[in-house]
Amino acid sequence: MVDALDFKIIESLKVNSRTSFVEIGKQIGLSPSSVRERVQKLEDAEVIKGYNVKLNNKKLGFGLEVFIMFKLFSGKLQIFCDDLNRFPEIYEVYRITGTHNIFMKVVLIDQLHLQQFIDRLLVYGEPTTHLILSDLKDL
Amino acid sequence: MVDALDFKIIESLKVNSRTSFVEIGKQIGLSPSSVRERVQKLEDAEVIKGYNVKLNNKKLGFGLEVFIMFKLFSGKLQIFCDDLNRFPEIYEVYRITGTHNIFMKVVLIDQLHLQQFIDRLLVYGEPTTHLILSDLKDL
DNA sequence: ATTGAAACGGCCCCACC
DNA sequence: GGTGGGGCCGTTTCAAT
Repeated sequence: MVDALDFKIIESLKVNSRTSFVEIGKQIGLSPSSVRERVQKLEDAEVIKGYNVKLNNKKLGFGLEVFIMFKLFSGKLQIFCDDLNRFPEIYEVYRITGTHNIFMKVVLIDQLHLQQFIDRLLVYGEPTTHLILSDLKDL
Repeated sequence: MVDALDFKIIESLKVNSRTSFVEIGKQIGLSPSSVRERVQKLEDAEVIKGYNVKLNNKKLGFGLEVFIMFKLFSGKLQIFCDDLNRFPEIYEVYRITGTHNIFMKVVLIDQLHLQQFIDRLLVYGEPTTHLILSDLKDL
């Protein structure tokens, strides 16, 4: 279903998702048309779910990034999911195993913003906050 | 430094980082040249750090995604950072506040692979594993 | 900092293998 | 499933503002 060439294409897109099909073709020895066709198929099969930009949030005025381990109150999962779009601060959110059954990555302006954000979360459950100090991949 | 137009460009790239400069220009009422120049400056200023592809790891044969909260042994931070590139399974890794001072997202093939991975981590510290059950943004 | 124009290169479709 | 070509569209550069 996904062969070695597809993997190479994906590797190339991992490095830089804006890489042109011509460039990818050169790297893996395939014509641009073929690369395009394979990428199209990977998108159709939802192996590729989208293309993201990696930002420096600090430089955009969002100086605080935190992880929140969240213990949902019983029966609150559905309403929490429904309300998710009211929290633009939530960048990623997953259900996980453990007593804290929700994990989220949250991007905030400052500590006041964090405080207000946590206050809004308290309706749904019990948050435990971890500040992100540094990205070890950036060092 | 980063003005309203830059924000609009970034919003557009957040939705799809492969969006062409022509298309972005149409959306925000700017010529392709100007969009390109602004993106170039955002890249140079490292506001934009890169362009990623969002993958369905399950469909690529990596059926297990986990978060690991990691309590580094005293004095092991430097060597752990130096050895990071020996763990291709580690997708993201951050220093965080709390007794578990490292957080990582790890992509694995199966439970056996997880077991082997954790065994290799034990040199550096004490891991606590949380399986990712679902991405709530996907629902 | 933005623009339009021109040259270049990539994308896309389709016919063919 | 891969290729090659023609037309179209996007990108890049640059002079002008």
